[in-house]
Amino acid sequence: MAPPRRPASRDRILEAASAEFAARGFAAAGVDRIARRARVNKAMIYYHFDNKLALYTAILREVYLPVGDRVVSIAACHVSARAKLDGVVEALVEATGEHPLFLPILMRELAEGGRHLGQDTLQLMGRIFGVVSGIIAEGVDQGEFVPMHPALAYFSLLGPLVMFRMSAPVRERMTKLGIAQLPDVDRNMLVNHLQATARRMLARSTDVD
Amino acid sequence: MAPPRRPASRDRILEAASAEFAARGFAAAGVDRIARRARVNKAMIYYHFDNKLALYTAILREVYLPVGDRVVSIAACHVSARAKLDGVVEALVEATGEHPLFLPILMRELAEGGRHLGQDTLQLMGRIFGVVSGIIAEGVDQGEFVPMHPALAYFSLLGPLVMFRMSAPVRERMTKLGIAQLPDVDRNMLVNHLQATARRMLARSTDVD
DNA sequence: GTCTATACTTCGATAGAC
DNA sequence: GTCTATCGAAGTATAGAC
Repeated sequence: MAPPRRPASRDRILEAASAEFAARGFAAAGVDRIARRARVNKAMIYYHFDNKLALYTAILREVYLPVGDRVVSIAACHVSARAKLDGVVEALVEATGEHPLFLPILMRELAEGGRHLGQDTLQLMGRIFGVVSGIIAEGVDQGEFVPMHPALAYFSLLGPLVMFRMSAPVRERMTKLGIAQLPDVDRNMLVNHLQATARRMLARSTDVD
Repeated sequence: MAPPRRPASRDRILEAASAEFAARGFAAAGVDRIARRARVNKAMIYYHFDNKLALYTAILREVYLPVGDRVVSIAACHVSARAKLDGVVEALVEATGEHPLFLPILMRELAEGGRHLGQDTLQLMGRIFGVVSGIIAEGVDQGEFVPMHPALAYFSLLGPLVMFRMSAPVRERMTKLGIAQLPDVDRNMLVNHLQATARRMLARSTDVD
């Protein structure tokens, strides 16, 4: 079965628009600039998409949908809650590594209160949050995890990853200027650190509190 | 002694500009809009500041300077590294609560790689990072903390706070739409959670790894 | 599907009167 | 210190030919 015919120009527009929205934000992103980057005429964009907001929404959907699917499939495994959480963390590291433009877009969106998020996009975001909350609740039921506010837990998982990735260019400049000396961090170090931090945060008991 | 005379219009501009940069980002922020918000003529802005970037830099300085001072004074206390870290966490919760416009501005700035950060601003940011790293190193020396990459540790402290605060409007919309049911989190819950998570992350030994 | 041309708006920044 | 008026560039979006 042949896949549905999707014109190459549409994909080029989506890619160019991701870069533009990531680099400059929704309001400052230029349809002209997107067109130039995609090697397409500006009118072409308005042929494929209703307006700038519809284009933006399409981009978010194309990232959230597959990541959500991946997380759902991890949660369906027959393993401990702890192992599921490790899997989710690794999947998020992977996803943010594969789509480096996504975090900048997301953080800008949060910065303006999610003004450009439609109800459908919120559902997509909420699904991932719901899966992670479910894994934690499962761990609590099985005596593995300590009960915890779902939003605090979720953003304590995500926050370190997001901030570390987003700060990369600034860290690099600081290192070059001699303001800080920072050893490199490879993917495995990052995954291990995030997994260990999450496990410690949720552990039922420790000797430090 | 009388404080140095600073015209009221300059402060109104700084305040209005913070709101505008937070809500729309640097490139999309309008000098016209800032002027309207500050109840000042646009030419007034160019009288007080060289250009849009100089205005932006002034705003960042006015936040980073006092927060940096506060963190430095906490690090100078004669208490354990653990207590210092608790103090820093509380100070950061306090600062982000007092200046709700600061995090949006910072996150947008990181999203574009710190393009608008001059060397002086980087120094201001690096000072806070350096102080926290110093506290952690001190804790390691005293056998309280486990050694850890400074950037991973720092952003694991900051990340949860940043993400939790930034996501507030989206969480609220999700709750209203029934996508998630999230109990309220007051300041003390937030501080306690962040302190406990930091302590667990840095604890020399636990039974979960 | 792809183009040119253009209508209309808003932008950052400046000149110059008071 | 504060204003009006304005310039030139760039913005979103559309009309209409091919």
